[in-house]
Amino acid sequence: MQGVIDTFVMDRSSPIPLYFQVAQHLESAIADGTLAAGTLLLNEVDMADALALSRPTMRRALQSLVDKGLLVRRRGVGTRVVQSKMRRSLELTSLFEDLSKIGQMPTTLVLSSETVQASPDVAAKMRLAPDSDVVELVRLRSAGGKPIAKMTNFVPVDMVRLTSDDLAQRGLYDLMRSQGVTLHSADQTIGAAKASAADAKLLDEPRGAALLTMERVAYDDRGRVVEYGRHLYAASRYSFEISLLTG
Amino acid sequence: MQGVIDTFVMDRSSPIPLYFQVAQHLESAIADGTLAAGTLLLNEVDMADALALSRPTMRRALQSLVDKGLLVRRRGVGTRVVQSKMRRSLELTSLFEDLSKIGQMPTTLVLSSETVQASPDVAAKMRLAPDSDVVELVRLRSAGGKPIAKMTNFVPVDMVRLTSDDLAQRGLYDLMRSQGVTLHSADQTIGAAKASAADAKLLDEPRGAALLTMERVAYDDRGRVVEYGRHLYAASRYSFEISLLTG
DNA sequence: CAGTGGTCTAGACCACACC
DNA sequence: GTGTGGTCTAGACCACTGT
Repeated sequence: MQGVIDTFVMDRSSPIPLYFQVAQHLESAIADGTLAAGTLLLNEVDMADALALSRPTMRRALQSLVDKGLLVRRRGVGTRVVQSKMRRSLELTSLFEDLSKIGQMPTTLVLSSETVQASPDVAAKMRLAPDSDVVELVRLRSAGGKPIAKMTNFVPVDMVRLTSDDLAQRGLYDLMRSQGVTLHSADQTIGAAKASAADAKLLDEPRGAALLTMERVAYDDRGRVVEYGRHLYAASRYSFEISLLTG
Repeated sequence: MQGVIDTFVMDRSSPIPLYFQVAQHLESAIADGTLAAGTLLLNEVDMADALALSRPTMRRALQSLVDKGLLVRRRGVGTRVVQSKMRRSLELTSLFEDLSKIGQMPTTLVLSSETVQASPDVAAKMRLAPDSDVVELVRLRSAGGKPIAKMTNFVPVDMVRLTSDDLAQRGLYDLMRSQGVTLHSADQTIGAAKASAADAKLLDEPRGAALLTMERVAYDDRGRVVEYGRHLYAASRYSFEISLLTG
């Protein structure tokens, strides 16, 4: 059965909400196979009782795992652990964080970093007045000794203080977060294009190679544009992985 | 103030949950500008009172809009309407549905549709035994008289009954849904590649053009592979748009 | 301090699936 | 029927924000 649940230890004095504690316990039990794929869980009332929680609190924990795609619930039937192994999602992480997870030890070379007047199209994308000052940042991201991406970013001058040293190590988003910028959402457009001669050389790809392109506009919770980026990826060594759910 | 809220009419005899009705009303008020971007909403207790709802029900409605990125809540401060215009997400929709929304009147040409033995790599992706029978389906999607995508799909033979007539009109996912297949999630990989001579001709692109590639494995709620697809997009006329939130 | 959202409880009734 | 998850209520207390 699910004696597993009785092993969960709840800490009612912790600042971590109870529903979150339960969700964490369940998630790790699923991750390590204690709750195998396909397992039918106890009904939510009994689980709540077993943990001395109210039913709404138990439901909230279960719902959070449904939202993550780890559980499937059906009225009149029960709650089951989902089969597949999904996990991964193209979230609002920087490429740096992406690669770090894969253990590729990425490196960053800052090709240029300067304050310039925004060109008309950049100003439009960032919803800034024409000729507003922005920091233009061009970086080359590499992994395993091979170039992966040329990243061009524009940031409003007053948004964040940037130093090349920081950028070589921490990634742009991480840096902005630590300076009090609260990220809210981003719009991304993914396409493909042939490499220019210069870009092909930079990315160590053949002349005219197909490149993956990604354009991103990121907003803070007040709706201000926090960053605008145009990135080129060596398609032979990089692709985007997206996992998504279907209510 | 937010006299708007008093105009919401709740139907307690409807099968549509109350929290969902409230969320719909709020969402349309935001969409049509009645609740302008940046507006500070009433606190949740007063809103609940105004609609004669309990606070948990009101909270559930608000939370669903926070999850959609339309509202931002901060403890001690209040609830605000978000600024940007986001909306759009690369969900588990077919290209057909994508284009329909944009009003491009897409058409579909079924190039081939036959039952074949799965090749080793296809069988592996679909987690089927080698040489299992699958339906292989190749379609050309066009919009505005120009080809947009060559779509190659593989479906387990027993999963769904396919007819060319249906496929020309309804899209693969729509068809599977209507035959009782419950979609759960999908893993997508987006990349780029140079067009082969044949593909370039089919998609009306120059020789060696850069194409967007998308590979997708879709699962039902039992973890079975429902569909595996390899798609090629004319990058000059199509790109992926993704909107995402950052908790 | 007053006001906000965040968490938690202990019930109730309903809709649906399966026997 | 019986058992499941889905919805809804009416309170309570806490944590954080801003004055």
